[in-house]
Amino acid sequence: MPALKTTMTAHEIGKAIAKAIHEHKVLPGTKLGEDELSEIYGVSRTLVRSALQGLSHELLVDIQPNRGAFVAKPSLREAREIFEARALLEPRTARSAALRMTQDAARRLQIHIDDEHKALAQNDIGKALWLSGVFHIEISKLANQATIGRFIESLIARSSLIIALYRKRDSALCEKHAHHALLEALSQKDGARAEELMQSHL
Amino acid sequence: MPALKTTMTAHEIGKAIAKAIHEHKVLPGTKLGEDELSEIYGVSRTLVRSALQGLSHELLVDIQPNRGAFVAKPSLREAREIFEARALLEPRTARSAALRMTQDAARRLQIHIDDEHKALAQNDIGKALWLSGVFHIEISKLANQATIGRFIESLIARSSLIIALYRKRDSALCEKHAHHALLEALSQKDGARAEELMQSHL
DNA sequence: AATCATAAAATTGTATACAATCTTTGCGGT
DNA sequence: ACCGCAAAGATTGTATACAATTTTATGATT
Repeated sequence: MPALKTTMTAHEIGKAIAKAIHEHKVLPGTKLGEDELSEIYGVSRTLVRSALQGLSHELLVDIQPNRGAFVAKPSLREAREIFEARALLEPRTARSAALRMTQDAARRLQIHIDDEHKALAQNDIGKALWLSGVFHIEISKLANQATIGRFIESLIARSSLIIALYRKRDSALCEKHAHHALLEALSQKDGARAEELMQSHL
Repeated sequence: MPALKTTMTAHEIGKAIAKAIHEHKVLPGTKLGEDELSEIYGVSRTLVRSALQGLSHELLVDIQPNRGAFVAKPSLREAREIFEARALLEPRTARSAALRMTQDAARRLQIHIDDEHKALAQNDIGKALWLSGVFHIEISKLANQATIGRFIESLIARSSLIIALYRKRDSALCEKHAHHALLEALSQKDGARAEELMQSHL
């Protein structure tokens, strides 16, 4: 755990709330009361509001005027759009990432895969699901295209919500090898194969 | 001009500031002081801060801790990324838009083109440039893909900054016919041609 | 005159106080 | 019992007050 600082910044609070959402600690539709959060994080409502507004910009929470903030509940239509967008952006990004691959990056990605397996072993499905998302984000960062990378990050963040809402069964397990294969292709700087794997992965 | 309401919401203030940025009334790097803005819009700093934080999320303004908010100054690298991303997203979106084209939409787009010419006639280059951007945004909205549409909108908004920073000469005039041709292709529901025109346009 | 240290002013960051709005509760009528 | 309505309570929205930080101005020293 990180050292406890005297006070938290709005960004940190936002991150903390986002993490809770990603790990399915709070489910879509949950009300995020300002007083409640300000108590939890030991700050005034000012910072909580700032954090919530930030999250609403990322479409992770839905702020209803005069009614409060709720964990977003993407519609089926939005869900489809999000995965269409991912299918459009991520394969191409994986290809770029392959070309810029380094030893160090490969090691970092391997650690992510390990963490994911660890979480799965502890039956922490929520965390495993999110770490799986982080793996994708890391790849997009490697592509060295910050702009598209941010888009992908935002899409993956929302994917977390969609999985929480629409997942029928444990569809996470089948990805186990997919990520490993992807890492393989990336390590070999095989852009075409990385693109192809990502395409079928989504 | 819209009727003056007793008080403005944070969103409206953000929109107003964004408009000023888009129309090059305030140039990249300009400091946006909180007191200054709260005077202008007749609200407390609370709302101004909220608005500025929103704009910083869209990367239109850069908030430097304890130093204030400045109109963003995208680097050359960011500029390239933004136009690469547009080249990736917009042609495909134009194709989708063509398939969903209606009489009404065609009329609306024509009005936008007219407005653009009008602004140009009045030598209001800033406004013409922004209206040109709005034209692209309208097309992306027709595609009925809110997710990607938002990405495109954000990219176009930032393009405004890039033009303000890096434009050498009047490169806007050459677009005059491009938009007309694009509208033509869309009206005929010729997706392939719309995609192609958009591709070369960017 | 130039430079650094220091103090004053201005600006941003955070918390609190008050206003506006929504939600719940309890009562009276049908 | 079941609605409808009104008052109380709780929650969000906005403004103001105070704290922390940066910027500017001042003056002493070399």
